[in-house]
Amino acid sequence: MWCFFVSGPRKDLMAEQEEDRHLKLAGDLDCIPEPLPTLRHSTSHVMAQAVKQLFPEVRVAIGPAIEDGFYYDFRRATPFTPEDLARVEARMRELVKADLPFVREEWARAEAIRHFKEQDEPFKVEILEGLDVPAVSVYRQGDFLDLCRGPHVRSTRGIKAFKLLSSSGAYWRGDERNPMLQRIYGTAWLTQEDLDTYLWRLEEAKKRDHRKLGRELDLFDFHDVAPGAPFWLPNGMILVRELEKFAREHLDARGYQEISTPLLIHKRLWEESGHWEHYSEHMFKVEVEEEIFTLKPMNCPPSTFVYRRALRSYRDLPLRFSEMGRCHRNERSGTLTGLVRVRQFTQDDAHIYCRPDQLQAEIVGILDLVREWYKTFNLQPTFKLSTRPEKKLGAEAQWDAAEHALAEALKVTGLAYDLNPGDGAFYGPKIDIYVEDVLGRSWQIATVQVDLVMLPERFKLEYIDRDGQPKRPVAIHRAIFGSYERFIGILTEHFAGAFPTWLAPVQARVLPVSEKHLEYARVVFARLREARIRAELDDRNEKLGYRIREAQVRKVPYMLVVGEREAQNGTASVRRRTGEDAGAIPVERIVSDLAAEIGSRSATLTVGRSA
RNA sequence: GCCGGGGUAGCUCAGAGGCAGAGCAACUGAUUCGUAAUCAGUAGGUCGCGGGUUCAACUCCCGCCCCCGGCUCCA
Repeated sequence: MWCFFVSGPRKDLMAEQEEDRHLKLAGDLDCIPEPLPTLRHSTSHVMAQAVKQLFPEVRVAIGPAIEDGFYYDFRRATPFTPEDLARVEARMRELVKADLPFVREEWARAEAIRHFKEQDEPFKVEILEGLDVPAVSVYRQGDFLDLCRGPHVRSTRGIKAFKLLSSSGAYWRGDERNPMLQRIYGTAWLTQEDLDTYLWRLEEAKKRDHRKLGRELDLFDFHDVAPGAPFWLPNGMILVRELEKFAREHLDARGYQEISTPLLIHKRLWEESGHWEHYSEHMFKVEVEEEIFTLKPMNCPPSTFVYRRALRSYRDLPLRFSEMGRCHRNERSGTLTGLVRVRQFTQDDAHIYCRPDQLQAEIVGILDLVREWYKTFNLQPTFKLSTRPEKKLGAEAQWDAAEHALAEALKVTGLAYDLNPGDGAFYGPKIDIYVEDVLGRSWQIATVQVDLVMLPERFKLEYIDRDGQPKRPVAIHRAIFGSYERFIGILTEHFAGAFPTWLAPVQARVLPVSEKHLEYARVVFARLREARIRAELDDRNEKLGYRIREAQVRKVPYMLVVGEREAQNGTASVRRRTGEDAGAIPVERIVSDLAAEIGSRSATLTVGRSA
């Protein structure tokens, strides 16, 4: 997987693993033998029981516990409607009340196959036929029996706090060539409080949806003439620009050199890199005078031209080329989602070319950046080291050195990390960085990939070493925001649109109490403008309360109310968007406090708090 | 791409084979207001796009586009 910096949220991982376990029945159990997964697993059985009772024509597939809940897949001619779900849930509550014990039985495999054939449950038969074991276990509660390795709660009575959430199509065994089944998702918790908290979180996530906030705050727009590509509105463009400025300041200070490579690239380059063979279906192609060009889907091959332009000495290394690289990937239409899954995006990309002995120090430098940057946004990063996969290129010794460099870099930086053996790219090991947002959702944004072979070998990159001999440099691909689009989507949800002042499209809004105070309001407004503070003057003919509400809804960090008293004293009454009234403060102090808060990129509102 | 649900005013949404609707926003006027919505009036539409059925289509049928929830994909 080359240069693939943008990938989906981690929430799906667990579902996949659960599904795998069910299908392969490779472990000893069907869910983690802890109270919550067990409870959810049992709840899915009860759901299947209820569905079978209400809709006997339905055939059952599988039903694992997943993060935050469970699902069960059914074959049914028509999808489940919300009314169906309500009936199923009501029946489940009856089954819970009935206090049916979960009973485990051991059956011979052949016996199980015969039973499920009799029951006309083809999916169960298919699972059983794929098993290479003499005996299997089944679980029974009341009139429902399912192939399952458990564990389960003692009785349906153990299920208390649950709710069915949605239904949708899902392929049998997750393969799109297989028939589409109907999946019902639900959630289950140990206590009603936990369930309520979870449901609140879902509601909160809806309110924070960046697509909704993007519209409400005039950040960006989408149009059907450009699916998967945002139109940045003035407010949203401020976010882009502030992030770019932030990145450039840090990169300049760390010896990165910014470059920019063409968007439109002849297919020849991708043939050379190998992408044409494996990736061309994702590339947008453009015919120019009978030649095929592509919109670049990644920046790495183009960036090698910058390296190759000159004969490099060991003394030149490391070379750190950063690029705000605009990429296009032809993602399947059904996968596009707001800013977090797009066809056009801008990576905060960089390719570092270094000597093998410099690798560790470079990784340390990148990890420092990651830590520093995410701290600014109050995002908690976690690190995952992925090591050599089975199918790989490059010598063992190179891999040893690279994996060692990554692990040591993590240790030197004092970072805890998880190991993900075998999950590296075929051309080198990598560190993926996940962030958890304020709602506890996990996203993979940053990635640091060591490239031992891809760019260096394919493009025959060289430097002249101390001994006068040409050597291959090591390349590092890295992105920290991942892409500006996705990062802004995540930030929007993380902050619920209430961006720190340095990012806020409008940092302060001046509100004259009435027309009589407009003249002074203009003075205050001009002063803020002069100090390069993004200010607005709300001189509309509306009551103060109306304009306060409006500013509040727009999440403007500071409202500066000016009336008779303020005009006389050269002050403004500061109201924070948190609702706090900071009282009347001299305008000059507001300006200097604001400048300090913006300059330090503080995540908290500090104006009026200084001594 | 697949399954399902949608697309009606800038936004949120109602309507439904026979004159296109509401609230908010916008605009105009009145009001001159002290910390989350002042009052009145005016204007606003290719009912996603294209075809078909019909005396008549926003409404029914067919095709397409886009969005939403999932699935799949994310060498």
